[in-house]
Amino acid sequence: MKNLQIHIDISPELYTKNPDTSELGQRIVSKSIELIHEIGFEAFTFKKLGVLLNSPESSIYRYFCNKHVLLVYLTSWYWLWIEYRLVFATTNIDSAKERLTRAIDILTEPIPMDNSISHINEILLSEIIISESIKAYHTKNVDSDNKLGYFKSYKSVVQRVSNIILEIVPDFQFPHMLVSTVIEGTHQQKFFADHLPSLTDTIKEKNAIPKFYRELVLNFIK
Amino acid sequence: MKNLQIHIDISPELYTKNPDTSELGQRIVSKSIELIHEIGFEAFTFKKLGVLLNSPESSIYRYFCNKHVLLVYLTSWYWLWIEYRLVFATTNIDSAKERLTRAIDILTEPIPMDNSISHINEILLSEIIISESIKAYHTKNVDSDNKLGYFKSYKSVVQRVSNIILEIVPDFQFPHMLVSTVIEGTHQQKFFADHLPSLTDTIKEKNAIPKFYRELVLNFIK
Amino acid sequence: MKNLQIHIDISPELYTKNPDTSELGQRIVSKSIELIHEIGFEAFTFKKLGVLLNSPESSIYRYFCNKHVLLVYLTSWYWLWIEYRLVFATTNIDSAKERLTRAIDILTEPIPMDNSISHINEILLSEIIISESIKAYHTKNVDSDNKLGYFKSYKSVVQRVSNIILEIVPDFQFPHMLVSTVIEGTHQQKFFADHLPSLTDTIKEKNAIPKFYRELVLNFIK
Amino acid sequence: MKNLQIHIDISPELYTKNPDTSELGQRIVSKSIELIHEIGFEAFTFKKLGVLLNSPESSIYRYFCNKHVLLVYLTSWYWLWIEYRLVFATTNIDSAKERLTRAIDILTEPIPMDNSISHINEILLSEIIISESIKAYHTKNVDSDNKLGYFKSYKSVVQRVSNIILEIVPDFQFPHMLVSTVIEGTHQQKFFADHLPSLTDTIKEKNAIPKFYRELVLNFIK
DNA sequence: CATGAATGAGGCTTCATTCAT
DNA sequence: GATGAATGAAGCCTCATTCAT
Repeated sequence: MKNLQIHIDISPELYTKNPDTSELGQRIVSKSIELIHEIGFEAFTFKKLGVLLNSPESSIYRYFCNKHVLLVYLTSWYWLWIEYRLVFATTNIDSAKERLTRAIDILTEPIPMDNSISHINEILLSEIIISESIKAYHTKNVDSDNKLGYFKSYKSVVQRVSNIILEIVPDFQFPHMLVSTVIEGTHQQKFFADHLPSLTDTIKEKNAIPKFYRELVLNFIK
Repeated sequence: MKNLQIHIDISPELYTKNPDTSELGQRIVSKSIELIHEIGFEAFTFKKLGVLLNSPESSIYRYFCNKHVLLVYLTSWYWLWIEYRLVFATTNIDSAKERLTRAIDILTEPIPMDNSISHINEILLSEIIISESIKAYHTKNVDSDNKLGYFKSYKSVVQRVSNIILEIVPDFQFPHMLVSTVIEGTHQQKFFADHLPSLTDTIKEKNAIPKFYRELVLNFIK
Repeated sequence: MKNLQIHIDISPELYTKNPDTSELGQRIVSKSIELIHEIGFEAFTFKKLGVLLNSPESSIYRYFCNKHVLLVYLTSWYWLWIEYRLVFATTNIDSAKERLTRAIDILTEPIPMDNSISHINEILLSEIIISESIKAYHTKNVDSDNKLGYFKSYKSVVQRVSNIILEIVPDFQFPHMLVSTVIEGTHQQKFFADHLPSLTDTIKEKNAIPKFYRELVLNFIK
Repeated sequence: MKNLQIHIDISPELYTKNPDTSELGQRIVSKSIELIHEIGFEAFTFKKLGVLLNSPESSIYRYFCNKHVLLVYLTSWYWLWIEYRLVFATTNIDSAKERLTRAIDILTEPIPMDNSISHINEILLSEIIISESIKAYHTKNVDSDNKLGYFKSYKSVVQRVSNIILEIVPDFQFPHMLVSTVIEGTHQQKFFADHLPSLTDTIKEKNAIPKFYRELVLNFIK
């Protein structure tokens, strides 16, 4: 796969100037992941990012109109990447149940180390998604952001997995709820595992989270 | 029940001066709920609360050392209140399964209108919990906050319901994960229902959320 | 008149906290006049004023929510002061014509040196009014500012002089236009005299401006 | 008049590169009028103009070294155009009084709709002159700007009308004051009519402003 | 105990401009 | 001749907090 270039295209609402088109742009994206991961989104500012990049804040504003849009850009990137992996993992598989299992695995298992595209560290990014992505939509502007298409790629992933469920149980009432519960639940359980272990059961078993959600889904739609 | 005074005691780490002991304190709590509900926790400041209360910010600092602690206080109050309702709803019921169903109902159904204690508007508070509580623990200080016991009452609710599950299925591997998935999932599905409906399935049926989580749990532990 | 305390009350819309109630507040007003006079309103910032006062910008914000409101405060002060002088100069004078002449003199003649109230330098202030007051209302927010009563005291001066004119010529069609033309014209002619002398005729005669406007009015209403 | 090309030549101090010599240049002038009219001169920036033109700010800098010079360019254009109309309206008229009346009309009456030269919307431009031109000279740099000849065309209009007055009353003391009072007064009364009506008397009569200033002048020099 | 006054630090953003291509 | 990329400086404002009374 070495020579297979995967390129993730983010929709233009999510940047002022496409960061992919310049070296500075790519460094902004890549370093912002590191910085948000390190200090958290609250404490993250364009000023601090500028220091890290050796560039003034104003240069960052050429690419992203504010830090919130940058976070949405990153989550969007993440979900497009997940969707790419979903498509790749389920293509040419006849059994819908098998496709569903593979999909759940992708949604719940830790990010593999060796899949890196370009300048983006997917491991760090996925940890940001776990702890910060909720801030991308849990705001007073959700509705207008949503209208602008900020969450398209997330919804697309949910829709894709829901469709597999509906192939298996065509009259299932709650496909989207089930998928979004799995996705958001996974994130939170990972966070609980690290910080509030009495809200979870991960100590007993290493791969508890994927196992739990796999069983949860299969028990439900069976 | 008129003469049955329920009093919710918040642990002293969560305030500098107990807001229950003065009129100003109670107004701080009650008006902060209204204000956070209205403008969101991000935009909420002690200055704005002070304007609403006709009191200077400095007076609020006598009660809560910062706005984050105030949010934790509110969530703590909320979970103690939920626990009280859980206890009340499950007491004297022999069947563990029945107790579980009632517990899930309390965790997933909308807040009843007529349960108001004193100066706290539980409806507004529950909406804050849905949209903002995650910010109470999703911070870079979770671990130290956790050590200070900030999340005791939430954990206690999870533990209590987990215990019911373990009564039914003593060797169940994931009681805490299941309960916290239900609780957090409920919050998020409510938020999705209002703002990102394509991530949920609530349009088709009015009481979709309680029904979904009830079935989810019962299918799993059966 | 030494022991006669004149106090000018500015309406509360024009400040966040009344600058008359503290020493810092009075120094803000007094030094802002000096600074605007020196560097012009465009270049004037709360930061620079803070340096002059040895106080941080944030302290100034406690009194005035922005520099525009401060300018409106100053113009309001100026017109209330002019109105006080108008009332004082015309009281107990029977002849309306005589009252009109005195009023025009107050509107057109240079500010006398010896009338200082408290901490405000009226000479400097009047020069600010000449060169900057137009910026107080020539903005995209005139209409909302006007609704908030920002220009009440200016309008009141115009009304008062218009009334004298109507006493003399009851059916005069343009009293307000005439008065506002005199006031604004005076300001501009003073500015032209200093900077664009070919737009005026002040070189030939020292007191050209008052003389010109006195004749202009008397010729018109005669 | 179709084949009569009127061309207004702006003096070279007012541009870096003559905007008349290229399509971009003409679009800069024409769109800047629209944009200043829409958002006001304060809020107007080369960046925003660039967006409107689909050209980078740097391209605008080739023509005008800053937004202030652009405003002076526009006012200069306006006064040359007024002067052209003055000359046209008064040529071949023997009576000085008649010429004066016609001149005052041009200075005070609304811009006719059908006089458009090339790419410039004179209606919008005249509204900019009313509300913003004062900012062209009311700055801390008036004196140096004046030395650079920035206000030549305005002064030339004032001089031309003053000369007519002096033809009628050769020893009149205040011809320039009178003319500049009429011009600036007209602008302000139009502004007051729209925004601060209690400073004017335009509600009573439609054509109050031209009528008022015509009478003002004729009463004075008679 | 409650309050009014004051403040330092820093967030977010825009400006006006330059430079290399 | 036009443009795209980048930038330093500064503006405006709010936050969270402290201190003296």
